[in-house]
Amino acid sequence: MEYAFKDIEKKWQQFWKTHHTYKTEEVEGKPKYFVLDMFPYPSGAGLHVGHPLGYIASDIYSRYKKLCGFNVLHPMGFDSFGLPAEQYAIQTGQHPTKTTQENIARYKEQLNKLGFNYDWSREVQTSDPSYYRWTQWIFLQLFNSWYNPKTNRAEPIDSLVDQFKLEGRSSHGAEPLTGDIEEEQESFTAEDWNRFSDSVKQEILMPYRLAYLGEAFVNWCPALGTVLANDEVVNGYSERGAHPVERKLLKQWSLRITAYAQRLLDDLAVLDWSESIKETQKNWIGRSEGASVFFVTENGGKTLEVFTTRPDTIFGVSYLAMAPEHNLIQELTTEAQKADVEEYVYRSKNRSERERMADVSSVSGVFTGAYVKHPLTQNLIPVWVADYVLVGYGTGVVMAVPAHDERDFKFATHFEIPFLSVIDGGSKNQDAKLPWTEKDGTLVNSGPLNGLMVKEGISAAISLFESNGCGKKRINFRLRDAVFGRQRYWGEPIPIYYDGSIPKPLPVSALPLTLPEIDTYLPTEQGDPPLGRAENWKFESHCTYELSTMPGWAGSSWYFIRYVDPENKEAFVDQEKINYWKNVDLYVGGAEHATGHLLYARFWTKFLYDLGLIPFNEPFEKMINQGMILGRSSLIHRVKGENTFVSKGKLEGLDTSSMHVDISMVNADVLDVEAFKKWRPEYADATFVFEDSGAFLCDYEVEKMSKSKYNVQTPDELVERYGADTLRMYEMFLGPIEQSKPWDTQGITGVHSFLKRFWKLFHLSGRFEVKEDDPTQDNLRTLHKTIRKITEDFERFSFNTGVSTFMICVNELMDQQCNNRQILEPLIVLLSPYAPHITEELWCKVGNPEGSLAQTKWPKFNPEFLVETSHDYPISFNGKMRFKLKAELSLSKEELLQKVLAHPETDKWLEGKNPKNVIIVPGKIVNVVL
RNA sequence: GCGGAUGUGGUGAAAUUGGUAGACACGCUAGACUUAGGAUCUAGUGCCGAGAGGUGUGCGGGUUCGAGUCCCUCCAUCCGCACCA
Repeated sequence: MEYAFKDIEKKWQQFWKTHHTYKTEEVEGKPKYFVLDMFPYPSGAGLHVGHPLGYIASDIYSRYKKLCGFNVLHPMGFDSFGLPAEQYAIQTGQHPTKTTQENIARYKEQLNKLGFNYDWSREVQTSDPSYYRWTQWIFLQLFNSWYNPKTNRAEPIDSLVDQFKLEGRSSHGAEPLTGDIEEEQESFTAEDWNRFSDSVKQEILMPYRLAYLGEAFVNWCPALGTVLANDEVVNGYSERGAHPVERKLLKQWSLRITAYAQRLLDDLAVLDWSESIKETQKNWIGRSEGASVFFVTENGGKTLEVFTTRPDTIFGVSYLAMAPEHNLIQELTTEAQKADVEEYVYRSKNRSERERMADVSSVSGVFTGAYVKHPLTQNLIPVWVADYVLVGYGTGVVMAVPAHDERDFKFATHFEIPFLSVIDGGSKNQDAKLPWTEKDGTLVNSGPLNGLMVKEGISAAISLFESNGCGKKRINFRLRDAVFGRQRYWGEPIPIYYDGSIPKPLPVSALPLTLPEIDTYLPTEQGDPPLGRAENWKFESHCTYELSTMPGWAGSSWYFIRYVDPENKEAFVDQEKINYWKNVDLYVGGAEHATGHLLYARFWTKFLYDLGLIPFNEPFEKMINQGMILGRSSLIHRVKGENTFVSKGKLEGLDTSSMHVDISMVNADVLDVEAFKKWRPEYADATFVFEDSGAFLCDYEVEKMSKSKYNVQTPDELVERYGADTLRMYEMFLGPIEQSKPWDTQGITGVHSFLKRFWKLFHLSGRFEVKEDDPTQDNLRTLHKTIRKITEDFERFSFNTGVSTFMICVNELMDQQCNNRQILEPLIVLLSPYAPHITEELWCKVGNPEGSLAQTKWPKFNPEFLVETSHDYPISFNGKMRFKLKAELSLSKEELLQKVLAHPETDKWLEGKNPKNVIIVPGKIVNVVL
């Protein structure tokens, strides 16, 4: 009887749907397990074989956890706001909702064909107003909160207002604004506060809010007509579309993720994530310890704050350098230098980011004519503008110590600025040329710091600054606040309206603020975002709304929470439900979101936790990053300048070039020449040089899947040909889940014939039959060996060895001609996470109620069946295995030794010598040392 | 430059605690069957060698009775960050 996978898979997919087999509900007292797949963006191209790799793994794992008695939450949904749908809308005039819905339908169809056990009743879509209402609600919570550095958590802004009412604000720097660049804040008393008008109060509060409107240098992408967050810019180009990006000073909505920098860094330690992602996040957060030093201008008018990690070198400062974008440059520059400075600033600002980065070696800068006083010696120090100083890091001003910094050294040498060495590197420094950049040596030429080692010098310098009031210890982060406004249409409207010029939050009762209909999805003539086109789109019919929308990562920062309670109309999530499901136990997805989504989701989680809205502080406990599946392209060789194609083996002596051909015309590297001739008209009368065998062989190359390389393999055609169970197992069989690997369909037949053999075990006589007799010891050993191994492989997420184990098991049972119910029934359960359709079918056939497989229990491993009484000892001489010797495990070491020495092969390998030593590891090996 | 990951047959890979390297599968070779299917079954297949045997996990060294696995040096590939003060 044939393994009719098509009928079987169709039947069970239909069954699961109509019987809601995978619907999940909270069950008091039953342990929960939350498995999450990364939120897909439903692109128009549909899925290729690389996408489902992670989905298959998480599906297999959640089915396993269910069988182990866990209440498993395994939802799916769509991150449906985003640029491609909007770009398509601009081109075609179609509303993005329409294309988005079509794409989602296609995705769901493809996913369902693979037999995933998603609870679709929990599906969420970020572009659905019933969802983004709560994204907007969270934005309002951010707007209405500040980060209290004393309690080290977010609090309602009211607690800050109360503080101002009682104490006013003292003026020591900008303590409350944690993380990002600190700005001098003016002091006021409690009385002042109470006298301030609403607009003044709002202006004071704005920079404290975790969602705030502030002026900052942002990444402006003219081609996309919007600002972008740092993680959306790669090497000066937009991540989506690869358009150039420039820095621009703009008023923008931002989220104060920097307030969480330290916690985001610290809590990485407890996460079960890959080292590389943790490392990437650490780099991105970029914590460095050092000091702020204040340099006052010659005339005492202005203070420049500098961040340094080497306060010990303070006596070696020979100039200050400011970023060309720094806003004090104009004020500092003297008349005489004005023209030069303006020219330089203009030039650097107009150099693209990319140019500036590519050109690291050349030195450029200009003197402002201004001097600042050294805070300790009062010596005058020149202030320069230099484009090696970045406006986005630290304060945008550097204290240059040429003797002990590579870049400062280059700069000072180039402009002939005199400098002083303040560290004696000791013997190591004897022949070493400057700069001496090691954090090692003794301080010299440094007044009170003389004689200290670098490490001591750092803390001594900080104490010195603090007692002189010219500096303080400071921890600096590379992480910047996240720009949150996008001048685009297809995103969540930001729930803010303007009362005159004061931005105010919408009342919760006004949510959701839905996207208005507009005539075309382009900016207005005045340069306003597309939402500016909406007619009569006003709050309470007279206040204008904010025209920016939220970025793509807004909805994906909390979607996992909504899965817990997707229909809730009263709250973003029900407290009881979130207390039951808590955070995600296993998150499966690509590693490409390390600095974007994964950081933002952690940030929002910590924020919601601070407000007491969720009971956990990290969203994703364990994460697995599936590797990329690479395409296997087929290439054929063509004689240069001729319409002649040459098979791989006949290339010698010919001048050829290679070209990609569509992989659908190639099977096992053999080209279907007739299909190729029909591919393009110009190939119809081409000549071909074949192998002697008569076949035409192609070359291959492993590279990313892409349309232009004709190497895209969709799951659909493989499901059609081999079935979903085969595809699921084959994708797992390819190798470890985290590894990137080439896609090669040749191997899929091995997995497919495994499933056929498995099916055949139940049809040994040609028709369905399972025996009720007692199984043999061999049968039982095979089964229990398999139970143990499969269970172990699950625990370490080793799905490829899992598939091998099933193959070995079926090979053995086939040899044993075993079709006993007591063996096959547990085997069905073991295989069911991997191949859910064939196992449902067989589960029924052996006499179980339809659909009860999902309710059954994971088979129990019984070690008794694996007890061995003898062992086939490998006998090694000097570590090399020479022969095997079967021996009873009950033998003592001494008896075993005698047995080895008595063995005829032993003499040959002893070569007449006496063994120096014999290592005997009972149950493992014997090693004779000569 | 800094950090991370990975290097094992013709190919994808396995070896979980230092104990028989290459399981399992593809491919290939030979054979069987046949209603010729992209089917099924049997045997073989790391490399060198006729064989005995030698040799073999990126290179070189070390620890050990024993190293793919532990330590050191170097090399290659991929990924992240990068004028970060």
